[in-house]
Amino acid sequence: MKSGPDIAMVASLVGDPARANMLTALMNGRALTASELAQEAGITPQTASSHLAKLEAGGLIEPEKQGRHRYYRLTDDDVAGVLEGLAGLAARTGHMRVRTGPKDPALRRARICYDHLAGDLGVQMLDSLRERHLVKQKKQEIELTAEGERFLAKHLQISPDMLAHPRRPVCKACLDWSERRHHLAGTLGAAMMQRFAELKWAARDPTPGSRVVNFTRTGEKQFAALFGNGNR
Amino acid sequence: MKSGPDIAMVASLVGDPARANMLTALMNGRALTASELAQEAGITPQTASSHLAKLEAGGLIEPEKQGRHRYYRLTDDDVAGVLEGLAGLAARTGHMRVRTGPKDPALRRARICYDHLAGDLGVQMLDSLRERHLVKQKKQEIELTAEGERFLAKHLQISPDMLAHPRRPVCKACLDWSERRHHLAGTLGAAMMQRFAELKWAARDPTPGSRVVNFTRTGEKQFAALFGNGNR
DNA sequence: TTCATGCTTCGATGGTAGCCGAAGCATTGT
DNA sequence: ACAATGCTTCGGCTACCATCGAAGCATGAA
Repeated sequence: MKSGPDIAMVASLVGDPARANMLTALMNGRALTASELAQEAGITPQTASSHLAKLEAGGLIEPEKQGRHRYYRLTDDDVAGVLEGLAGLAARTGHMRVRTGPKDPALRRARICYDHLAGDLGVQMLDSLRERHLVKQKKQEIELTAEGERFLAKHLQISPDMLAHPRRPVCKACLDWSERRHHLAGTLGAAMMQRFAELKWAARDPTPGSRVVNFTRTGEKQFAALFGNGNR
Repeated sequence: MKSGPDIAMVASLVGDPARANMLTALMNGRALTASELAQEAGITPQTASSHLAKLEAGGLIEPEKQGRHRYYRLTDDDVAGVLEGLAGLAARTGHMRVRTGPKDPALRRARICYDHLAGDLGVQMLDSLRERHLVKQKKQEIELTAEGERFLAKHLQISPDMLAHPRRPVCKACLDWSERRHHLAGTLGAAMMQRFAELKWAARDPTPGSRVVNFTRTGEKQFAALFGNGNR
């Protein structure tokens, strides 16, 4: 008797308060771990696991494994758009919910992730590379373009043959824990970080065990000139 | 800990299959009675009543009383937009649902509603008047403009003083059961129907009890010339 | 290897909400 | 005034599903 998309199926996924809280937490575009989402929703990890499995089956979120963590993000901005729409409908009948912020701003701004740059600046760099078509990203896969090679040679004196490695990719997307978006890993990510250090643009914080990366004044300027918002 | 719109509240409304079927049935912009919606959802009237009350409380639908019927429509196209979005999300994960049509085409085309014209032509007439700014409609309220008065005097020899009545409005929106959209009621609606009969444009079907209105060939032409799609 | 952490599966429980029968109001027609 | 229709309210039943404790895997660290 009926045909057409089954909206009840997907709406009921959003209809549960716990799942709705998770989805709302993911609305900023960042990825969150299962535990974080559980906390966000105020439920135990096992319950959260069940919810996350359903959301994934419904195509609303996508998982990304990272070590023993499992990061989840909204599948795409179509999903975000629908959630936004639902929020709009809810708002006008008068039903409301903000988030709080963490700590250590320096660490969130720039830090070492193994051997490459992470944090706000790391994410910003990859964003810039991607939007200027110096790299092409499909999901997890990142590839350096011909323009990208020229750019690296010209501005950072990095040549393709410096990046070759038997068991490590040149480019790789790495999920950033503070920004919860991707930054650039792989041999290129490492080479660029190394170059930043050689050029005295940035240096790892001397405090033992610290992962903070401190940019110099000139380094900050140069970095912004190459990867700042102005170039986007 | 949380603030912002409570999307779960509204999503759960759509999340129930019965309610989702009702909402989907309303997606074509028409209004449907409670019983029809019950049938559409495959549930009894009492259950439907409960669902409709919830949808109304959630601001997704709005009722309109018409005699002993109670017509429901979607509140606005924001609601329709969100439903559309949900359908999009559902479609791409592969979950599907069409509607069937009723009977008696003559009755659906033109009929008497108390003393004024209803059916396809009735709705078409009000649409035309509204779009040419001969009347102004806000929700249920309809008002005749100065242009409208000139139009009526010129083409139908109807003057404002003919329309005055102590206990009845000049213009009124009346919900059409076949088109499920508004047609024109009130003293103006009655006067226009009367004029159509006097001009031999149309006459009530002679069959006892029939509400069908038959248009003559010339009447059809004249009507189309005044209120046809060409004027929109 | 052993331990710790993060996540998932299983099983049992409980609350919630959809559902319908019966009865009650409202409106219309005769 | 009476009957018929359309809708709503009430009460009780049932089924589903969110929730959590406990145990099982997987990954990474020591």
